[in-house]
Amino acid sequence: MNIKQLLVDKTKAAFVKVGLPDSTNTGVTQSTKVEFGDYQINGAMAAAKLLKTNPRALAEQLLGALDLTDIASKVEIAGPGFINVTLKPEFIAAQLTQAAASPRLGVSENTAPQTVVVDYSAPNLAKEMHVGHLRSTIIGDAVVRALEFWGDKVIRQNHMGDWGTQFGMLIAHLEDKLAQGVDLESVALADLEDFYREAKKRFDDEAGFADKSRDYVVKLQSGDAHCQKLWQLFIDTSVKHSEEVYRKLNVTLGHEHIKPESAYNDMLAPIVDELKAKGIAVEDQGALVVFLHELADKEGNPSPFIIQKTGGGFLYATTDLAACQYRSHELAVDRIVIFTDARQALHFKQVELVARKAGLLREQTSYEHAPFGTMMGEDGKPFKTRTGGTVKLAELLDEAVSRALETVKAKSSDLTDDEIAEVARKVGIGAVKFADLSKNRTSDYIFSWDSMLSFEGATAPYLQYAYTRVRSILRRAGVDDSFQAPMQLLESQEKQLGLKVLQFEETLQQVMKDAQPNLLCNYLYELSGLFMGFYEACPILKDGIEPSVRDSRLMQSILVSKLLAKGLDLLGIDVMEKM
RNA sequence: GCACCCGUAGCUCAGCUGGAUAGAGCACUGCCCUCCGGAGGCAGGGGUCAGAGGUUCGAAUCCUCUCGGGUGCGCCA
Repeated sequence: MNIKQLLVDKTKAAFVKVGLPDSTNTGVTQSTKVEFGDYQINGAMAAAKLLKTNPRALAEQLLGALDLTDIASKVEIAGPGFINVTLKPEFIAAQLTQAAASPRLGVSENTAPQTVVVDYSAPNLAKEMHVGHLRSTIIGDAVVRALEFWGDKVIRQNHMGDWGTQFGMLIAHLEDKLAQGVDLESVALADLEDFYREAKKRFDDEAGFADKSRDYVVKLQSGDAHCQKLWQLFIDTSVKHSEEVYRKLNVTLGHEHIKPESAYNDMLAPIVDELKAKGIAVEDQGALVVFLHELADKEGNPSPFIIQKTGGGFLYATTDLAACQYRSHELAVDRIVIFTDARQALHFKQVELVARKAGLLREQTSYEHAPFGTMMGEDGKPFKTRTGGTVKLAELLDEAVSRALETVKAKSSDLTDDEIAEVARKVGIGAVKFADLSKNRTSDYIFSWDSMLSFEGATAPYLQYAYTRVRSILRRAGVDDSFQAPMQLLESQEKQLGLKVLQFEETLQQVMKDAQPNLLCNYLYELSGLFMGFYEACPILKDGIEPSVRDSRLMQSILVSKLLAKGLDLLGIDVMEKM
């Protein structure tokens, strides 16, 4: 059930009745304050401005044309022309009853499913995954889960960096190691980070090594069998490492979703030729460049976008263009969403412009870069280890779990050691993910163990705790999820909670549209808060509660528990029966 | 130099297509355990929404400028 959409439709009908065009913005939103009812219609004031009439008078007219019988118990005009709508408790109760019986928790059917490529995680296989990969991985995964729950067809693409310049360096170093008789698995690739550092040091310091590295890149990219074999060993090991991290993180990315840079290799030369033939790209200082006048500065200097290096090498720009063609034409998707660092914003703007010019992106394919900010340490500078190194993601997650273990041990009484370990895993990983997902995607955020693991306020453990509390009531009542009873909303807390339950779909839509899981985090936190209030004010199993009231409240509790579990699941966070 | 992002309570952050008296959490102060799980609830103090103009019935939100912070800008990804 999408109440907002229902009100938008009703309001639109009323607008048309009073002679306004169908396209008029209705301005329907959830009310900002309880005194203003449940929803407010703000469109009358803007419409009055266009018509140059009195907003209050227009609101009166609209009120006459607006048919909210069976939906609203009160519709009134306030201030300069707000229309405040208070919903009938019976209407909310009826919708809740439907939601309780629905496997989609009341979310309406997706009548126009889209096909969407979601490009996320994309670690560089030359190195171990570090904290910089966390955001792309979990934000992308949350959006993917939301889209799939809604019913869109999602094609996950893990655009792994396996083809860049550093690989020449790594292969050269690996070859030397092997020549020294070093065992591949146990030494050379045991720690990707160390290996990369050694190779980089040689690249910077050792005479001749840099040239050798560059030769290896060319050999690799031109299909030299020996190079490819070494490269493959490297890739396999690195992929295995990434997949371990995905398992730890509870992320849905699997082997089948890997679509690395090298996959586009054969498409690069033809695309470059085509751009050149069409005159979109021109030679400049030895390189092949597209000059973008759309992104010119004040003096009219166009923004340059290099698609082929001097000497013929391709760049990530070329690969991204190829990805456009593959996704928009071969996969024929409606939408492409790419989760990367905000620093690449200009790059993706350029890619889209060039791809559109060249027809690599069909008009009907939307191309969306979903940027995110940097994770900072508590000093406000990019998050590093004490010694200034990058923080490995696997180690960060292990620390989260071990920190959670301490707290869970201290707070839990009737759990076995195994159960405690399991709860700690879910709480620790959940805490890291929620702390990140709950922040606005586009801004930088400060990573703090203390605030995410204090388990108070807007944190994963708070939500997990709310869930266990509901489940505890249901256990005690001896009801399961199939329990059915008529709903009645007596107390204001019951109505507020019920309304929030029904607003899940509105939140879900916004999360998918803007690729912003933080809205779902906010929603779940508000839902939990309202449940806690309901729980305090509306006794369920206490003596003297009418059976019909108790049953209705049990229904409400079941819905909340399902919603919490589903909502957290969409964020990739597990719940547990006890903690 | 040019472009993009950001500046909201002591701290961390919300604030949706412009809406009514700018909201949470942490920290601080004071209440609530004859309880259905206190990892909780209730109440309170705390703000020049960086600053200045502008657009209008109405601006944290849109436009311009200034200050402050970050990032990017021809052969890395």
